[in-house]
Amino acid sequence: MKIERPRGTRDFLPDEMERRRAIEAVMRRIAESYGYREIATPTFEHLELFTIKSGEGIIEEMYAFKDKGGRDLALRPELTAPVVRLFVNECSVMPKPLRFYYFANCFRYERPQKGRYREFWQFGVELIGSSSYLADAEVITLAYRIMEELKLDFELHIGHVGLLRHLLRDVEEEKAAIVMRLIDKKDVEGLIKHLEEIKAPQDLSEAILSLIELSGGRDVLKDASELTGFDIGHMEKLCDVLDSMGVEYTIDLGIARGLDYYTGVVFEAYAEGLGAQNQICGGGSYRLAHLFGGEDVPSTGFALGFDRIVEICKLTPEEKTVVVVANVGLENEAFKLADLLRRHGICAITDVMERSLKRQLSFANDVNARFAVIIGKKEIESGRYTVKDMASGESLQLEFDSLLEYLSSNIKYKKS
RNA sequence: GCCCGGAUGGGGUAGAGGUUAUCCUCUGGGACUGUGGAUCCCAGGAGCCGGGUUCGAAUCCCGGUCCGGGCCCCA
Repeated sequence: MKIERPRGTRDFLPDEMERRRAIEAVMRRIAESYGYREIATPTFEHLELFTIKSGEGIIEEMYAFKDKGGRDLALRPELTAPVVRLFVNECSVMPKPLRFYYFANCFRYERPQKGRYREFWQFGVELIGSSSYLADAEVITLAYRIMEELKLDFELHIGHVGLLRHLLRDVEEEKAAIVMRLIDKKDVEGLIKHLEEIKAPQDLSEAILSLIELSGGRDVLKDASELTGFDIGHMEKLCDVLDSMGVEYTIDLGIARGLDYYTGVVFEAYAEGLGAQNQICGGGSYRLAHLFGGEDVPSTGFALGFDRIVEICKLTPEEKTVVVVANVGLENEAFKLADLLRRHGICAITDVMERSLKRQLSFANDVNARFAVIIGKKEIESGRYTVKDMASGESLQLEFDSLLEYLSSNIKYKKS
């Protein structure tokens, strides 16, 4: 019986991997240009890391298990909590701010559908140590530049959960969390019902319902301020920076985020063409470190839904140039020549099927080789290799140095 | 966890309760041991799994698995 892939997982063939790597390279390049450096955390962690403050929704959707020592573990469902744990464990005395980025697979036990898999990849950054509007500005700009560079058709929404939390300051934490959850779901009916159930004062309910409707240009901030009495200076300054950087956005005070740990500015980006799963980026500022035994350090970050972005990104990687070294009864010589070419940065393929020259050239054609170098008795005797341009069909006789120069000048090097 | 629709060689498909399951593509070899893309020949390879109905099931029924879409949820 054939063994199938587990549900919600995927295999990636070379063409797709090249696309994925090209997109990943753009993300890395831009993050690194902002001074962010890569980190990695374990694929599994103690279950507790994710249950402390990630919200109740997360628990049912995790790949959780007991190891042979009876420990409760879970495959990471996201990376913010692991990164903060790493920070608390290893980096709490490093000079702040810290700029980290990651690219890693995550796991969630959910019903797969378009743009949603049980194993998926996230690219994200965390800027640890600052609560300034400048931290929000940097992180949002970084996310924006990546999506822009990838030529995505997206819409960026920015909000601030501080306003909602301010309104809900006298409501019990558990009840407030449910309110936030309903707002995140955009379930207004459910929200009204819940507000009635918890006997929220009339003016509070009205303020919440009006606030989450506020969406548009930055002028809605003033309305929000009047509505909540919350100081929106942070948001105003953030908008000033973003405007000056040419970052386009919509202020949306109905963003609540599914995770319970966000405390300040929050943002999301949506794209077309993904069906129900249209969110490609989510982030904001949060305070998590104190929950994992560290100091109370403010942080800001975001995660990009890598697989969703791959699905809609039209970027195509440059094709790698391949040279086939074909031989006529001189396999050994072909191996040696190919080896030399490779040392000079050329991708060279030799026959390993013991095929005829004809078949070797046919294979060169199949793999889209740009050139075929032929090596046989004649070439060894004359000291000149035959090079065939597979597109034109023409061939030349060249000594090794000129061959190298000829190939190099016609080959597009793959940027990495 | 729920709802809808699917599943036939590696990929794309045809058929439909009854001999050896159709075609295209593909893969390996050959015609053709110093020159690829064309053509021809040979070979290879399939009805998701399990149960039921039936003399007989790839086909009908049930359950499961996986895929696509949606709900829920979304970190």
